Amino acid sequence: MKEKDLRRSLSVLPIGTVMKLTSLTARQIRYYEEQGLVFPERNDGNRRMYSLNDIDVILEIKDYLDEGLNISKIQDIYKKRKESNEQNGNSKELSDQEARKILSDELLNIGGLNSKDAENNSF
DNA sequence: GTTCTCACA
DNA sequence: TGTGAGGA
Repeated sequence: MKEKDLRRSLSVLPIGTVMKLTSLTARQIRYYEEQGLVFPERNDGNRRMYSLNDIDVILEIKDYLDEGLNISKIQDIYKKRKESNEQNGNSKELSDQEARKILSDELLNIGGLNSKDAENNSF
C-alpha cells in the first residue's frame, strides 16, 4: 500500500491536465496553491507539476466551495486535518480514527455555519 | 503550443 | 476571478 501512496504523491501532471480533470481554470488552481491548499512541485523551468494527490485535494476543495465554504474556511479545515495527521506519529490507527472524526466535524460545520458564526472554532 | 508572473478592469 | 502583456 505504500507503493500506491508513493505513486499517488508523484508530481507529474502539468496544470493543463489538472484543469481538465478538475474543470477549474489555471487561475483558480494557482490561486489555491497560493492559499496553501495544494503543494505542486516546480520541476522543469518553473512549471507546476501536480500529483494525483493534489488532484484529489483540488477536487475536494471544489466540493467544499460548492457547498458554500470560502477559501479561508477550507484553509482552516486542511490545517486542522494536517495537525491531526501529524500529531500522532506513534499510532496510525488512532490517526485514522481522528481522520474520521475530523471529516465528521467538517460536515457538521458545513451544515451549521449557515445560520450563525461557526466562523471561529467550535471544535 | 503551454505555462509563468504580474497587474488591472 | 478573468484576462492580457511579455517572456521562457
